[in-house]
Parts: sequence; structure tokens; C-alpha cells
Amino acid sequence: MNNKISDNNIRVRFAPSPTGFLHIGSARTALFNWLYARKTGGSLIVRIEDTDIKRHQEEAIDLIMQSLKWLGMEWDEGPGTGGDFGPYRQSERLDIYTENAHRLIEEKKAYICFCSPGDLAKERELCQKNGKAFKYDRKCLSLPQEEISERKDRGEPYAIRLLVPENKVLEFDDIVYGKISVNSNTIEDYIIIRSNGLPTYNYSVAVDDALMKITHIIRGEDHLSNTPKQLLVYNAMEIAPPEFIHLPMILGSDGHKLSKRHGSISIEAYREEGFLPGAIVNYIALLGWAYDEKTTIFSLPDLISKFSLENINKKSSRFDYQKLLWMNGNYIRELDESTLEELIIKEVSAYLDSEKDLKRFQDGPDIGETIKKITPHIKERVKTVKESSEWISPFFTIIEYDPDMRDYFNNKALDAVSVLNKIISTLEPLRSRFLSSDIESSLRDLSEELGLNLRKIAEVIRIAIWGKKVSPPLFVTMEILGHDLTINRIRDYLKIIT
RNA sequence: GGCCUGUUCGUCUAGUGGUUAGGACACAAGGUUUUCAACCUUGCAACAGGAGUUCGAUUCUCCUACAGGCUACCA
Repeated sequence: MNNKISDNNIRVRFAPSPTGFLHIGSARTALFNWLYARKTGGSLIVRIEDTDIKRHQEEAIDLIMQSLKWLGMEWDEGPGTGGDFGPYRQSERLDIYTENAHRLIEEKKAYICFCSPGDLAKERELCQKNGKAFKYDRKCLSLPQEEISERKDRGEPYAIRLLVPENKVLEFDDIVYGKISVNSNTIEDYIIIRSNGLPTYNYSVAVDDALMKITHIIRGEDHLSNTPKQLLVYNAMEIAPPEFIHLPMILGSDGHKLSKRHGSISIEAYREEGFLPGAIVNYIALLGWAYDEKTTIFSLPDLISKFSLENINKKSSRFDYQKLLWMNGNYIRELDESTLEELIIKEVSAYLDSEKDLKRFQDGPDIGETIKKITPHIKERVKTVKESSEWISPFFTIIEYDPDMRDYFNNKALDAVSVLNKIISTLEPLRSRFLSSDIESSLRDLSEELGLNLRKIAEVIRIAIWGKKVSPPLFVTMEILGHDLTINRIRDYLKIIT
């Protein structure tokens, strides 16, 4: 995809399992891998871990890669991209796993197991009841060779287990979490190849990382406890393990695992909600990483130049939608006008098409033109692109006055009817020059004449022409609406309140 | 249950053996203002608890509590 800047051999990988959309947590993992690769001039490998047939969804692969690209990340090797260490889908590497497993059997580092999952589950349950830790009892380790051959020939299903050495200290130095050491006795002879021939995660991941010459494994903290098991595979294969960098988890606002009940968790959903990729990247970069004591806004190039593994922290963080919103508002304000216009045009057009309840004008104002005019005035008022529809749609639709807007002025010491009539006569002469500056000065004059402050006058007009208590800046709004529509809406409103 | 990990304002975080423990979001008040925002000012608010080491611990060690992860023929 792109030529390596320098051949320093740093190789990192992002290895999603295609079970759905790319979600927040995986996106952060991908981001840190990508940043590290770009920072060091190394390579980012994308590998699809699709060995779970039940949960596998073919479409998810594309969805995930689309989201990565949308966020601004590209990779150097992967499915569809190619590379010297492929294939990059585990489902296409099955032979590699079984070949290696059989070699391990020959080397007495693994063995065949005929125990049925059902029996094992029963035993496990029993242990749990008695409060004891279950560990596979190696029943099949001592099976005579003839029996193994015989049962295999009979077609009896079997799995392959890794022979875990006894009482060995498994140690690694995680760049984030420091020295981690576990006694091998706490690990059972876990299955590396299931009876259906497919490898299990802890085995295939280690085989692939080893064979793909991954030098730095950057992944979620949920894999910290799995690492010793994978170390066992490296040891068995006699390959030196890579560096490990575990990232603190991203939790929901209540401190529990991020899930749908916390709101949107997929990057795709945030895209649809009108979030900008830069804002999302900026926000998730700050979950578990900080550059200094004050900087919060980072462009992609900033992140690349400032990122370092040493600044990753250990504490899991909670996803704060409010802060993401704030961040997004920030990015919207910083966006150049024409890009923002395009986004808003797309959003508003889709909105007008999809909302069947809206009554659109037959030959209403031009969407593109209108949005160009109003964008500078709403860009600092919206936090997502999606919100722009609410601010803009009354330009193109017949407004409905809901009941509390109808009698809004009833209990106010303000004669709305007479004020509105005066406003009409003030505005009518402006027909040929219906510009916000002229509108404003005429209304200021009127305000003085009536001894009524501009705020009140604006309030009446706003409700009459917009049907809401909140609108984009009023005089510009009137200008864009145009003389006739403005006057007509005021007249309509008058009819309703008299 | 066993194993592994973590704990600074409500949230994201900075930080150090001696600091008025800093910033950001959120919240509150004020300013600006045609509404709402944006913007500016100010405020609120934290070192989980207990022992120890030390002249001195938020910082180092241990224990407890709480939280998270792994403990599958899921990844």
C-alpha cells in the first residue's frame, strides 16, 4: 500500500474478529497500532481472525475495513492488500495451524485428546460446585499409540492439546503493565485444535504473530491474562516472543463493559450521527493516553509525532459521550466552510427526503444556495452534522405552530398582534432590499419608536417566522427566507393568534 | 473459587519523596448578545481505606476494600 519509510522491521498488527461493526474499543486498539507504525516507520498488518464459524459474519470484514479507512488509517499488509506473510485471514491459514500442531505432537509438546466436550463440561461444573478449580486431568496424555491410531481410524473425533510444562515461571515485560509473571501450573493443557479442525484463539494468534514476524503486540488489556498461554506457543515453536503492549479497557459510563445499552458503540453509528472522524480519533486517542498536562486537541499528524508507548496509562477509562460531543463541536467549528457545507447539504437533503411528515415547498429555495448562506451562522451552534437539520429544515418546509407557540404571548404583557402588524409595515417597504443589515436597522428604529426593546421584537418575529423559540440569527434568517415568505409567515401566525 | 491487573476532582487525565495537587469535559455564577450557541471571567470539585519505610508520603512497600479481565473445542 505504501512503501516503508525505513526498514526498521517494526511490525504491528490489528487483528479483529469479524463479528460486527468496528466498535470504539477496537478502533482505539487499531489507532494505537497505526500510530506506532507510522511513528516508527514500521508496518501495520491487518489480520482477520475468523475461526469462529458461529459468530463470523462475512460482511463485517468489509465494514470494519471501511471504518478504519474512514477514520484515516491505512495498512501495509492485509486481506485484499497483500503482503509477504499472507494469507491474512485465519480461515485461509488452517493448514498452517494443523501442520504446526502435528509437529508439536511429534515433538511431544502437544497431544491428541478424545475427551468429549460434554463430559468435560460436566466435570467442570462439578468442580465449580465444590468450589474447586477445574483443570484438565491429562486423561489422554498417556494413551498408548495403538489406541490413538485405532480410535482415529474409527473416526472418533479428537482435539489437540498443548502439553503445558510443569512448574515453570512464565514471564514477560509488558511495556504498559510492567513485569507479569505466572506459574505454568495455573494453566491447563488447553486445546489448540478443536475436533472440527479449527484452531483456538490463543494458539492461532500466537502462531500467526510468530510467523508474520510481529514485533510489537498492541491490544486490549483483556488479553493480558492470555499472554502466558501464547508465550507457551512461542516457546514450543522455539521462536522468541515479541514485545507486549496492553491497553487499558474502555468501559461504559457506568464502569461496566461497553455495550449497546450505553448508546452507540460502533464507529459506523457515530458516522451516521454526524461525528467527524478527526474528532473521534482525537477523543479515543485520549482514552488511556495523554501527551502532557494540557493539550487536548490533536490532529492526526500531531498524534503521530507525539505518540509514544511510554505515555500509555494502565487505568481503564469510561467512555464519556459529552466530551466526544464537545470535541466534535470543536472540529466542526474548525472545519473549512466548503467541506462543512457539503456535509450539511448531504445531511439535510437526506433528512428532508426521509421525514415523510414534513411538508416541503413545491418550488422552495435552492438547498445548496441556502445552506451556503446559513452554514457560517450555524457552525458554532451544532455539535454534530446531524443537528444541522433541525436548524435548517424550516427554510424548506411549511412550519407548523404547535399549541404552546400559538398562545405563547397570551400571558405576556405584550400585544403581539399590534406589534406584528407594525413589524409588517416596517418590513414591507424593504421588499427590494431585504438584507439582514437593513432589516436590522429598520427594526431597531421600530424598537425605539415603540419603546419596546429589540429582544422583545425579535422574540415575536422568531416565533412567527420560525415556530420556535430558538433559531439561527434572526435577521440573516429573514434575509434567506426572503421578503415574501417572511411576511407571509407573519401573516399566517397573526391569523392563528387572532 | 483460582490466577492476573487496576484505583488522583462526577468523567478524561497531568504530576512529584516536601506543589496553593495542574489542565480538559460536565456543572454553577457572571459578562457579551435579537434567541440559542460560540467566546471571555470566576467558582465547585480528587490523591479508596489501613499499616509500615521516612524528618516528611498522593508518590515507595504490605494488607484490606472496590473495580475489571482470564479461567470455553469464543475471540
